Amino acid sequence: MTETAPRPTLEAVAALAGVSRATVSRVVNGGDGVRQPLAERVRQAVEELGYVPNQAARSLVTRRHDAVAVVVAEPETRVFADPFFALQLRGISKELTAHDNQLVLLLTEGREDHARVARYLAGGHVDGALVFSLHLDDPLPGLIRHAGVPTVFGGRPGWSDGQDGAVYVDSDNRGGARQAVRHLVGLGRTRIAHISGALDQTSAADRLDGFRDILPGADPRLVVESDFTPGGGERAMRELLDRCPDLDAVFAANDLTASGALRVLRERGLRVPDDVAVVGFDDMLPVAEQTDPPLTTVRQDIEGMGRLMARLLLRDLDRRNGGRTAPDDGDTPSGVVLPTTLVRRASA
Amino acid sequence: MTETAPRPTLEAVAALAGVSRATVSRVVNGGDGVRQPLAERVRQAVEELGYVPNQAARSLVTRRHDAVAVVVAEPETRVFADPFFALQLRGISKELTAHDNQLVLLLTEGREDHARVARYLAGGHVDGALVFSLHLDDPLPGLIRHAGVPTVFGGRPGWSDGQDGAVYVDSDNRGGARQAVRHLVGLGRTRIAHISGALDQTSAADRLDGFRDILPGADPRLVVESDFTPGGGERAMRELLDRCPDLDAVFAANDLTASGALRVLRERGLRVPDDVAVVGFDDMLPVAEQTDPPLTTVRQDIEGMGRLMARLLLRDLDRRNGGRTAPDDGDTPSGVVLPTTLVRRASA
DNA sequence: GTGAAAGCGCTAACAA
DNA sequence: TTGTTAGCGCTTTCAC
Repeated sequence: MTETAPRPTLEAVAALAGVSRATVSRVVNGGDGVRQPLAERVRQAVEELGYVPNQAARSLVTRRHDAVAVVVAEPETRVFADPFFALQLRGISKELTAHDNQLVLLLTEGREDHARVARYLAGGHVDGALVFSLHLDDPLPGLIRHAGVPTVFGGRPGWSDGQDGAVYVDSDNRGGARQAVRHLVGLGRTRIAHISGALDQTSAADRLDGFRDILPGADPRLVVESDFTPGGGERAMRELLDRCPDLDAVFAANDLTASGALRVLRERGLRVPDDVAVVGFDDMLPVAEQTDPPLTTVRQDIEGMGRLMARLLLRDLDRRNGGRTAPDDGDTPSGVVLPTTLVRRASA
Repeated sequence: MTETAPRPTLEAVAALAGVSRATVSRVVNGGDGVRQPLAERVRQAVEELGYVPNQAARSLVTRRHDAVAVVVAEPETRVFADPFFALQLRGISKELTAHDNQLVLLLTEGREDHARVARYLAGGHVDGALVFSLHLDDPLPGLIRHAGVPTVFGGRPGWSDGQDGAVYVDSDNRGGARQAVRHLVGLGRTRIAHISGALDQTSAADRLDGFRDILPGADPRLVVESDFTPGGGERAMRELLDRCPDLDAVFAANDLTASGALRVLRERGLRVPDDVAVVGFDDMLPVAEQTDPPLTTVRQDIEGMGRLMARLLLRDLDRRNGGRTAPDDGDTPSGVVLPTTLVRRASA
């Protein structure tokens, strides 16, 4: 198309307004300590020239970028099969936008990407990072901490080494599971099964723990590990029915799993909830509302988690940047856990 | 945590290697015209110091950022309810990563965000933009073109003004619709209905056009506009059945819509495909494979679209940047349309 | 092939 | 309150 028009500089604005560059700079950055009329003249010049500050030049001196990286470490396609991640991203985006920060998205598919991400983070392109690391053995969190970038994790990180003070935001997976199971118990169910998620993810492990909190003496055959997918839910449900034909309730690790379980129950001629009550987790609307029957499930505020992650990170960045608070006043929570609520529909 | 360690500069590397900054710069950027032994010495110094170039300083002089914005203009939550967008993002990310470009994600929720996005794009923070603008009346594409940033659109833009040479990547919505309807015709169906998507989106309009290509004389009562959602599909299906109880096939604008339609058909005691054959669009696996019966549908390569968008943009950027090709050799396609394929399952 | 020097556009002391 | 000045870390002519 047309030649890229050379963008006006501070210099140009200063010339037009008849002031020094410093003054223009002051006005552009909030305008403290510049007398009204002068400031007004500058603003008009800015307007007239369509001046937009050059971020690179600014970053060079301030060492700030007003940009945050969002790192999604997920080798599996699965993240993309459910809206979970997208919702979280949305929450993050809203919060960052509200504070004039940009969102740099770093998707990783495997080991080879880790080095790239680590390099990028260490390269000081962004002020901080929001990291989703869902697996226990993921080396990425370690690399990132090593890179020395302020970071907030999404979901409780499952490190074997000391989880010393890593900041994270998570849903109350354990508490939510307890709510679900307690509900089933309240319904009078006595043979309650659990289809867990992949246990190398803390969310799955925590939900299983919640299940056990309420039913410490549960028949071990009533628990089967699955993988958070509908297909996995089907397989698990079949196995459970083969092992314990007398079960009268199922708590599934998420809604997708529950939908698979429902299909198998119907296929076997079992009525839900009459014969078997089913509770899911997530309250993923497109799923939970569309199953037959609609799913009773545990709702978590996914978008809220994203927003909170961003908020915690920005707060931390502010503080480091000559914030008014003491350098480290200890009020940085190392983990924030958001509450869940049980949503009753027809399946239990 | 610890004080941010001051990162080594070119200067430091130069000193350690006993050469000038210029030489280090040359080595770091490909190393043309530097003698082997010297280059090796520099590389060792880089390694030893853990030197990473300061991107801000570099951008300041090169006016390149190696970053691309992805703008998602979608006021509705709907984008997030299906994996469509996530898959496309994934394709984009892969391609950008392969070319050492960063992905800056710009999500917009409404009018007020438009100005922000336009400002950001005009601010020269990124080298180009990939824009998803799904609605006919969306003002964003105009703003963006005005910002003068190289741009590739996702989906055929639906401007009323001249679509002069806007580069875009789209699926062959019209052709795919034809495949679907032709398939139903081939099945011997004679009363074929269409549940369209929201017609202010080009994809919906194009699919309807494809339907009409094959059935130019279709009973107008057999076409009803919907909104790409399962709930919308249910409502549309009910209306269709009320209007034309004798219909024997439905082509739904996407899989989500089809899933809603299937539910209504079952509820009305109609067998699929015996009484009514159903075809969807997208081949969104978590949906298409899990419906009862599994959905015959039109597959589009969503990730491929994303990848192609990124590739076209990067190619354009390269060319502008002293590329070896002539300034504008006219081989920039203004629209690239990817083929679709019919996937047969049980529903038709 | 290598080095010296001049900026890229901006902010932040410091003076005035 | 405003202006002057010195860089931020890098690339890139231009001499050597």
